[in-house]
Amino acid sequence: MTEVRVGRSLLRQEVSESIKRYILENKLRPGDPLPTESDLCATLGASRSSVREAVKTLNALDIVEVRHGHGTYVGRLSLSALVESLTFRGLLSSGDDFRVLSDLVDVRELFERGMADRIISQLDSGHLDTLDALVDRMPAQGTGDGDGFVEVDRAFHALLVEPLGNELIGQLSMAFWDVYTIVAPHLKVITFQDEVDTVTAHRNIVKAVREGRTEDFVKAVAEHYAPVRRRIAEARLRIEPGA
Amino acid sequence: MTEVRVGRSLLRQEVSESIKRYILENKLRPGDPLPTESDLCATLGASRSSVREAVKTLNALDIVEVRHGHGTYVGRLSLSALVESLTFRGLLSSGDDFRVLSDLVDVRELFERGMADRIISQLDSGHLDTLDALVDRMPAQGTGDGDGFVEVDRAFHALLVEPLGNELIGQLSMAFWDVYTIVAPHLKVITFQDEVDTVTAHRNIVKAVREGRTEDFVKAVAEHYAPVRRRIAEARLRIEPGA
DNA sequence: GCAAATTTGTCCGTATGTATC
DNA sequence: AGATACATACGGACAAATTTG
Repeated sequence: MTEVRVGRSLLRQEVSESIKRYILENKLRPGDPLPTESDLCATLGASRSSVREAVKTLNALDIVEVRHGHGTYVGRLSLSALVESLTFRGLLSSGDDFRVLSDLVDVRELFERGMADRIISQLDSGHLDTLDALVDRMPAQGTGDGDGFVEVDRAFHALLVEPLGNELIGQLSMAFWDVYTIVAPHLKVITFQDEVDTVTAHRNIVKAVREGRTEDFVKAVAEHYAPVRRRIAEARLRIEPGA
Repeated sequence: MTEVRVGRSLLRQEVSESIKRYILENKLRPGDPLPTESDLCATLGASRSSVREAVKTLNALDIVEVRHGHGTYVGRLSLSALVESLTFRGLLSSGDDFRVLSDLVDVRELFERGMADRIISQLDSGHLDTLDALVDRMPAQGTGDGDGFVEVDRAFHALLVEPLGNELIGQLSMAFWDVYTIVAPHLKVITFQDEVDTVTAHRNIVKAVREGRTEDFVKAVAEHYAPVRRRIAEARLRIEPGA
């Protein structure tokens, strides 16, 4: 019998729980400093290895942030873990089946459909003008697949949900967008017509919001994802022409 | 100069990337075995500490799963990281502000609103009967706050989205449900009337689906979350009676 | 049921890289 | 530049869990 007793749990799990409890009980905020590794070892009675592994676990969840040679701090609590997790799942499935990517597009559309009413009621003309300006910048990026397009597209969708005043919705929306953007390039072959249709869809989205027509908004969103769905279907056929 | 050179990146990051690349290139699936720690050390030229920390990072994202004394395997790629991350954020905010919980309820309702049409068109009478049976079991769990309620509630919402045939939607839905269930108890004071209203709302949701009325579905979902919102507002007042 | 082999969990000591003052 | 504080990385040793003969 080494000491009290570990029950059945792993030490680094307990350390991880202790660190989280420490943050909660002291009501720390993102950026606030945490004890050093040595302090944690002494306080929690664990070796550096266990403490470090626990910290790395929390780091992956963005609950703590580690700065080399500086210290350990409370993390930003972003959704980076969701992005990394979903991205890997998407990449792993894109080899044989594009099911995950297809599901993800469904979720994005579902999400925006659900926001239709609130977006229409809460966006003012200032927001709409900014959205129009973003759309104007979309096709001008070059002959086609300039990576400036994706940045403008991201800004568009971010601004679309920003006025909802719900930080979580914005973060989830951007997380889904990020995952899609990382996984989708494996679809290859994005035609010029696709881009034109996409720009038109964005313009129709703004138009529908400006006119306060929920049905048009939903329709424009559906048209926004139509070329994406078509590319996924084509990629699926390329891989298993059977079914 | 020890060897080639690490450039500027962290070694465990590179190890982490290598493990992910290994899974992707070999098209491994959840449950498939990965090389042992010793093998990874030899193959990647890193110490056991670095390999272990990298594995722990991937473990937190459910990309790998580690079984003590058995081996390391490809993880289930679930959304457990999202649950843990969002849960912690919610717990951290419940001390002063219930903003995160409020946002989360918004997201859940938004999500179910967006699914309205598809749920109505794709649920058959068999699903509806099962949903009704679940609702019947809801109030019978005891005098009130029996934890059997939450299990039935979870099953209800799981079954509601299951027929959509989109695994990601189901997992996200359950992830949001899990986070809410863990964070919400901090609201305290759940009245008997709240439970009655909640059961009624569930019944109205099924009724709306059965009758194919989207508006009624959306209304029933809103009523489902009404008592929750009220409790959040009350908790907020308890903490800062000023604003 | 026991014992050996394999694999992960934990600990310690040491050296190095990085940031701050 | 030097000193200090901190995280990063290494290697070896032993403990604990699991499987297999």
